[in-house]
Amino acid sequence: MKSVIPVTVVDIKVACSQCNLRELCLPFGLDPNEIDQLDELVGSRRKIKRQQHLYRSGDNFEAIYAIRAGSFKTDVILEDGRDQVTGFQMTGEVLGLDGISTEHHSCNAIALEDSEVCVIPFNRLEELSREVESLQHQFHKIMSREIVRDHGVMMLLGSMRAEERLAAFLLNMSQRFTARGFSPSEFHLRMTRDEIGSYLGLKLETVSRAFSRFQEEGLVAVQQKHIRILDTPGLKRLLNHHAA
Amino acid sequence: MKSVIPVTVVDIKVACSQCNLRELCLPFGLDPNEIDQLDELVGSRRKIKRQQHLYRSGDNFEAIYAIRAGSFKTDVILEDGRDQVTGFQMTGEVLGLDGISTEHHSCNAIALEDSEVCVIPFNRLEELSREVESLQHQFHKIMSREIVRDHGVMMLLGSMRAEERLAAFLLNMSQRFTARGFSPSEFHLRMTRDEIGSYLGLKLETVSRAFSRFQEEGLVAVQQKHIRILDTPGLKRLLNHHAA
DNA sequence: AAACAGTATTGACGTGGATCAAAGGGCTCC
DNA sequence: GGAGCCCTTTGATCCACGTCAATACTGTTT
Repeated sequence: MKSVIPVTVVDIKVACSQCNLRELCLPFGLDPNEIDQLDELVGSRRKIKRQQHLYRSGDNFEAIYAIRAGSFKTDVILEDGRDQVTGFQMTGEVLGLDGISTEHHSCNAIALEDSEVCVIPFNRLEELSREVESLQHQFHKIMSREIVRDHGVMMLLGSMRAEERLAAFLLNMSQRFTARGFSPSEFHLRMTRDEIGSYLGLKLETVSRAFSRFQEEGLVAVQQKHIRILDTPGLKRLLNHHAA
Repeated sequence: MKSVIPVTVVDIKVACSQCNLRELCLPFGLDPNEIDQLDELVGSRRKIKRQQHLYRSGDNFEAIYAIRAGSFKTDVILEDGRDQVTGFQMTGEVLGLDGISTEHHSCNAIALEDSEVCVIPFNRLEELSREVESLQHQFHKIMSREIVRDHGVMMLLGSMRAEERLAAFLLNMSQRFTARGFSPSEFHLRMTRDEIGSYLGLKLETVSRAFSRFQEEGLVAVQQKHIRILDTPGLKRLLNHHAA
């Protein structure tokens, strides 16, 4: 898999103003002059290899991270060893917001593939967002969006059946790939069935069976991690027409 | 029930600086001078009767709300009618953060008893938090805390059994009552079994049975909505010693 | 004080997803 | 390019919780 990832030349500083993710990321809504100020703040970039931690639960919180390339999962681990994936993050999305509240991270962030993040020192971000109104507002929107997303996951975990959960997951992935200029109907999942299951509150076998069922019904074509969505309206119908 | 709520004299302006909730609320960490500035911003107070909405999903977002008296639930409703309680909020906690991301609220906030909130116009809050560093930071902490809380709920919904969920819920309520100067072991729940069930991803019958089981085992004394916790360590044991 | 409606408890039974188990396939790493 | 391991699929069985149903309680209304 490593060989599929195009090599990024780190030495060349890729400024926010040049970044093709700026419409999805923190710079959204800033004017060119403001983006330059943000650029100065984004001190460094960090490469994280597949399966490595960007941060761990308990680590001191110092920065938030914008994903420049690759993807991550976040998870929470209980004392007795049980763990739960709380989210999957793609390029342009921000990681680390959980750490603000206690100055320590409360979850783990792990790369699903070789990845790269922009490090945004948090005290400097607060400083700049006191000066730049649009940055302040965009940051608040990003935090709020995370809260809204979490509510959606609660809905999913609390009141949907297994196949509904998987349908919602696939539609969500499709929508996020689309926003990044990729195909809405064909994509490659970077996480395992076990990780999907953990996120959806299901066992990996149940996820696998649901995929098989979707395939039988002609909703998707599944080949391991390659997904082709054949019937988007069909998947949406699964979600809304709850036969209860 | 209405008659139990002490009458609050609205005409007397209760400033943040005088409010006994300030340690739990937005003013936390501000110096007296800064609190005065916050006071000017908190334009008005609003009384919400039991079962009434503070805001509805879809409403324009203009302000966040700090609970001065009473308590609320928030819920999300799907097109097909299914709904899910996403949280219960007590005095000093902040409502409405979900609205920042799209300028529209994405959930409903409903009073569980006759309640009162402080209305904090959001654009003015952003304005002031550009000037007052400690306010900015406290606000960010509050948003982050909500994200961390949501992750805990995901953990609960995704990987705990019914009795573990209820134990976690009771311990959480106990801890929050304690923080407000009430008894850690004896309190009155303002929500129904159905609402608890919705929050915990369980049916009301399952909640009721779990309560009965806890009672049989001497963990709690339950009398309708009156709860007396008899064995806190026992409840905690239920959570951590997962017999899987 | 009686009547009501909403809330709670408890029992009997059904089922969706978990668990246990085994085999096959595809990555990854050397 | 091959060996090993992790990941995935599929089947058989089990059980926790949901569903359906009946009864009882509590606080509110009149």
